[in-house]
Amino acid sequence: MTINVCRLIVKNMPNYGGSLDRVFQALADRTRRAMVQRLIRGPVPVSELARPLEMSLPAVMQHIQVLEACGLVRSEKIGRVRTCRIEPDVLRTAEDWLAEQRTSWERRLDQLGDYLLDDPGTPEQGSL
Amino acid sequence: MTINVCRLIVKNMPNYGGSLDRVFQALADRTRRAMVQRLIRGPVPVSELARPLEMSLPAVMQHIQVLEACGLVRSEKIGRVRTCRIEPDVLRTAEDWLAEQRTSWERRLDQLGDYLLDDPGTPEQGSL
DNA sequence: TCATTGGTTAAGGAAGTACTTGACTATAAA
DNA sequence: TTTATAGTCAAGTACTTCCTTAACCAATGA
Repeated sequence: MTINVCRLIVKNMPNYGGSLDRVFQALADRTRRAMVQRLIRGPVPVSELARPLEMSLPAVMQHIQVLEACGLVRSEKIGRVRTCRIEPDVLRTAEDWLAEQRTSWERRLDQLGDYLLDDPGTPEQGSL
Repeated sequence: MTINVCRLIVKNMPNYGGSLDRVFQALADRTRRAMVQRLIRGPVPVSELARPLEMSLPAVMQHIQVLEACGLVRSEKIGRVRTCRIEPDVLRTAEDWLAEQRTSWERRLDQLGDYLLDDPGTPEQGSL
């Protein structure tokens, strides 16, 4: 019997694979987060992605490669311009992991609250 | 005028500071994510946190220091045992950033859908 | 008191990251 | 055809990360 919480299958949780390593690693960099934020608004050629960033083009390309390696971004070259677009599923993988931790935490708090309400003396009381 | 989405204030978004760097960096490591997952279930002394991990104690301590440095974990030493506990707010900071990106993405998709529905010929049609 | 347990400090090393510059290729525009 | 644009490749460097071992300290417990 499996329990579904939104898009999150609870039974046999893992399956995040080593990919979480790379996604969080990718998001751990200011520049790359800025790129993600830009790409969320729509596909962008490399040169425009580079414009607001104070670094060389090769550096920008390396960031893009990191984003592509973890599946956060896909890109396609047409003529001489390479256009990048975001892949929102992977973003959601990271969000799901965090949500999972939070819900575990909240569930535990609830159980703890119940326990503290039940146990110490005062056996029959209106809940709350 | 500000719009509130859950606990997420949309106007003047940033404010995540450089802390996101450190949080995502901390979560980019398998071992540290395992620690977080363990700590979600309740406070744990260092030695127990270390037990399932195949590495030296100093290594474990260094991971704990990373988690403390970004505010994900607090610890307190009583007698000779140091007990670690999770700090869920920081976890939520990361989750919020990701949720923000996802909602931006979804909003854009909606607008794009509306645009595609309105624009091409067929001006007055039942929506859908 | 002495040994054990639980943790800490310091130093070092292998591997990885985030850049750089310089040389190069392919497309597009003049 | 020439020149500019957009991107790519390679190599090198400073810095960081993740781990190790060895020596150490301070609270317990026998």
